[in-house]
Amino acid sequence: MLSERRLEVLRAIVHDYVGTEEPVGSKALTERHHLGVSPATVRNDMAALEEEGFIAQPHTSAGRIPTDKGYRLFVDKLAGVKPMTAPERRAIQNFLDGAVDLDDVVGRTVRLLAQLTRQVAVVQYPSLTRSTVRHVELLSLAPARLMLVLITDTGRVEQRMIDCPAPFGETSLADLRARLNSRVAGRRFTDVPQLVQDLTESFDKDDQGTVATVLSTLLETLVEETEERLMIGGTANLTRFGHDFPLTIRPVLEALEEQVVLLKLLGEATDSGMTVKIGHENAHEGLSSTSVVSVGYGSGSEAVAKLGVVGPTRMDYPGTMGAVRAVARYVGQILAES
Amino acid sequence: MLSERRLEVLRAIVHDYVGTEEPVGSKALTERHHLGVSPATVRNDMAALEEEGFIAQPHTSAGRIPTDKGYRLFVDKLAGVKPMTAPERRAIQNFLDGAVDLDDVVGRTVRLLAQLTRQVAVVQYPSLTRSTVRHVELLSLAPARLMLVLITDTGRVEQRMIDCPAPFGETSLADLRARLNSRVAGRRFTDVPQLVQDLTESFDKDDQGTVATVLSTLLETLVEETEERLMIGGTANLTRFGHDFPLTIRPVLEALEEQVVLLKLLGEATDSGMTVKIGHENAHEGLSSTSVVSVGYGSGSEAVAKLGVVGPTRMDYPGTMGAVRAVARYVGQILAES
DNA sequence: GCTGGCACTCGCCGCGGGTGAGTGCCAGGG
DNA sequence: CCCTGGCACTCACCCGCGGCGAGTGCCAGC
Repeated sequence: MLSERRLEVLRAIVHDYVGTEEPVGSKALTERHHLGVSPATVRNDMAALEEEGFIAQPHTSAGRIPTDKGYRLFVDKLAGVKPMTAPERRAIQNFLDGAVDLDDVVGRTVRLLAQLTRQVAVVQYPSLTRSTVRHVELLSLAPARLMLVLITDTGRVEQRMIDCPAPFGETSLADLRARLNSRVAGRRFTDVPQLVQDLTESFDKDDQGTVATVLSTLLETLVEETEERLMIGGTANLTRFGHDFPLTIRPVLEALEEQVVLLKLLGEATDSGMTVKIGHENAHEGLSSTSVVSVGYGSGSEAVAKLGVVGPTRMDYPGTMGAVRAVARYVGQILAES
Repeated sequence: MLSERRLEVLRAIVHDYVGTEEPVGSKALTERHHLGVSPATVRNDMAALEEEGFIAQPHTSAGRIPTDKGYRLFVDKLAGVKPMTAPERRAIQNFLDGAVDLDDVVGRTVRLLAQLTRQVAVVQYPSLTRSTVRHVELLSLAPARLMLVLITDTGRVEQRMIDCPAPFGETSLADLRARLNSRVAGRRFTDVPQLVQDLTESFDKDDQGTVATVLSTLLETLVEETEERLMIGGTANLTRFGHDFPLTIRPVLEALEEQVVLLKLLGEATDSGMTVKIGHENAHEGLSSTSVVSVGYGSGSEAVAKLGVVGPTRMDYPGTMGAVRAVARYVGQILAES
């Protein structure tokens, strides 16, 4: 096991490297942090830390930089979450409070998070999986053409066009609308299939085809929309990545455009609490030099979606984690209110 | 006026520079293009072109590169639009045909355009300004809470929550819904304010407050949604920008995140036909080393929105213009069908 | 187990010469 | 009058070199 001081040395190395972006040597360390020991001692500690794989030297006779494993230890054992200051918290709230609809909430959240962390922000739209149906509406656009509108408790609205196999009267429509809503309103998405199972049979033979089409479209929408959408922002911050960056930045931009990749990325985060994925811990290889800090957020006690930031492994973990947590909390509040 | 051959020299310079990304000299030019004259002659022509500001040398005793003015002349006089090949056209159509809804159409268009041009693609959602109302729906969510859903002929759906000043009965609701639709369905957005002007008065005193609220929300939505949304993609292509790129890429990424900037950018394009903005011709200074090729597209004969690509001034203009035009054409078709 | 001392490594920086692509100019020829 | 070949000149780029200094590992001593 590593001694207390060696952990302290690791912490100091991470701190300095994050700040300066340059390999940090033993002398500089003792000067900037009052460790109470000489450079030579620190050198021994560094040798030990390197032996264990927590730090590495880019080339012989250079300072050390933390490895992914080193950051992992730092995040798990050495770093706390730096809480936001009161003014910062107020600013967050003010910024989010003006939002007028869901798109706006998500948009503001992305911008805010990108600005606070100076990194790339990713915000998932509130998931439909755990959501409930607020209302289902059916509109007749033409004799044999309907529009299905699905409204969720998170304020999301989805619509689908439906071409009916046969004309469908206004009374039948009103009937279907009423029955559908009495069954599914307020219920969870996952329960809907069961709830509407036998609805078709109770209609006139003439209308059964249309009813079946409507129902299957509804179920389809539920499934389709469980594949989440998301919004990203702050990509300009990628330019602060490092010196070597054409090589670094390209795969990251590519990964960010693959919504599937990002969703998986966020999806891997544990449901509650914050998740930090460091470097190669990320499944996607384009992101092997980035870290992802993510957390769930939600309107109630349950998380309905996730948000997070993507930045270089060399990032200010405590600060980033603090910002992510604070933003998630306030977004949750906003959603709960609306 | 510039002689025919000098224009040919300029064309050759643009062609080679776009291909190689390196200043092009007189000898190389005569070798690659059979101009029928010697390097010395070309040098004289080059001197003249430089005199007029169409080309420049990065430093003495280096080859020439085109200036913005040079590209402008090239685009206006020397370059045609390179039409897509038949297989390419088929691929475009196939790629777009599978789209299920408006978001999907726009999403696919962005990806397609980015891939075809290997540059950053920007697609504006079909504008509501020129659109007509297909249907307005009112749903009662709670005794004093309504939801307004607006459906446009381009398949876009917008919703707004409305808190009523007083409870509003189902019959009144149905009444309002019917009267509203009979007045505005099929009409242009711009005509709506006039059409609903006197609607409030025809209702019971008790309901007038709510009706007024609904109407003002509707008008608000029309106005708000005239501010367009857009989608961008292919940002990873920015890495192919050039060598010096931390400096170049950063302001571009920033500009791309400012939707307002992009909208203005596309907005400046003339209504019909293709617009090419080169380098400093772009109002936004972050984009002073990029060119924007944009064109309107629409479901009918009228353009309802715009799309385009953003790339380095050193781009393949004929090819890019061809791709942009082709994609716009097909998107228009798709929208017209749905 | 910490410390100071010491020899060593090696990336970074600035210097200097050689190379070659490219230029401008000029005199001569169709 | 315009094009051409020739010629001297410029200057960015490449490469090798040596000095510098931060940083290291090791070791003997307290």
